[in-house]
Amino acid sequence: MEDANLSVGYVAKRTGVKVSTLHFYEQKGLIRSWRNQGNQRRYKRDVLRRISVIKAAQRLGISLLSIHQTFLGMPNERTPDKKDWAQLSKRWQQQLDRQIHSLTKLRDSLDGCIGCGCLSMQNCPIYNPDDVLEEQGPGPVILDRE
Amino acid sequence: MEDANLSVGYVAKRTGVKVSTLHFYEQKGLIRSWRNQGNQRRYKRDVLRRISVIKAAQRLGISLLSIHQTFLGMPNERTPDKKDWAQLSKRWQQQLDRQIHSLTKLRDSLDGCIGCGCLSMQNCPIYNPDDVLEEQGPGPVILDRE
DNA sequence: ATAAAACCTCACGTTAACTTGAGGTAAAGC
DNA sequence: GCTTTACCTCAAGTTAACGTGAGGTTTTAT
Repeated sequence: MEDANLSVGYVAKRTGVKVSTLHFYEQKGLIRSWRNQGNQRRYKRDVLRRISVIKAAQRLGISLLSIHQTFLGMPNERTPDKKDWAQLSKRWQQQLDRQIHSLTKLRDSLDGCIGCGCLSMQNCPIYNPDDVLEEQGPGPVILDRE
Repeated sequence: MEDANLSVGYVAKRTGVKVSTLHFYEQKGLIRSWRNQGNQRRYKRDVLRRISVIKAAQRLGISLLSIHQTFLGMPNERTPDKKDWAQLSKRWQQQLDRQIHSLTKLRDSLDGCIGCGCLSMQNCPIYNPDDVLEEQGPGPVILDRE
């Protein structure tokens, strides 16, 4: 009963993502389905959780690729349980911690940095940060969408 | 002397960005230049500061579009001074504050959220955050690049 | 004076995470 | 039984922020 076969439309409605997104996720190996007689996708109920985890992770800024990697470390056949998800939670939480730390340092540097005239390519602590952000590469971190 | 004409190659070397990036920024209206006899770009020295500010802002996760908007509010003809840059600094710092606040709430929600089994589309505080992140839209915030 | 380095424009390529559309099949409602 | 939804595949389009390469000109160095 719990593994009832859900249609793609139902899953889309329940999770708030588009059908095309589900196709896309499947193609990327993030979710799985089987087909019914008429070649239509059917899902196990745990796909809902899976998708919500994907969405949660995306909110944390984790890429689909990275999510996929993480999922690979999870039980492939067995439906993942609380403990499995909790591990992901912990991992991503640590990443958040680092992110917060970096941004805080950045904010504190910013205080007076541009204003004080130090903003040159050579020695500005913002342009040349010495903390975690460096390791993360020059990736964008969206703050606003004006 | 201070407004000496700098070549695109020099500016590229000094700022660490590629020549094509400077072309791109100019096309986007982020920087300006004039041409010499042979149709080659020349820059005022303050383009260096401008580019470092762009790069700093990008580290903060601000999009070029948003940077452009912000630049529009700056003195167009007069070379911007410390005070002008300091205003930008303040503005972006406030955005950082909000970002940090959001991430902190997110991290705290995450603590136990997935593990406790509440992660459903309807009531998970991560999937349905009630704070600033909501306003920011469903934008990615890159954490890692595995 | 000539070769090498720097510069120019313009068009197309790149990545992520999707969305849209065309052309056709299956399932559901009445 | 017929029509409307729902679903299928596959190709191509979208956005941001550039990078790449071709084909040609200008500057600089020797």
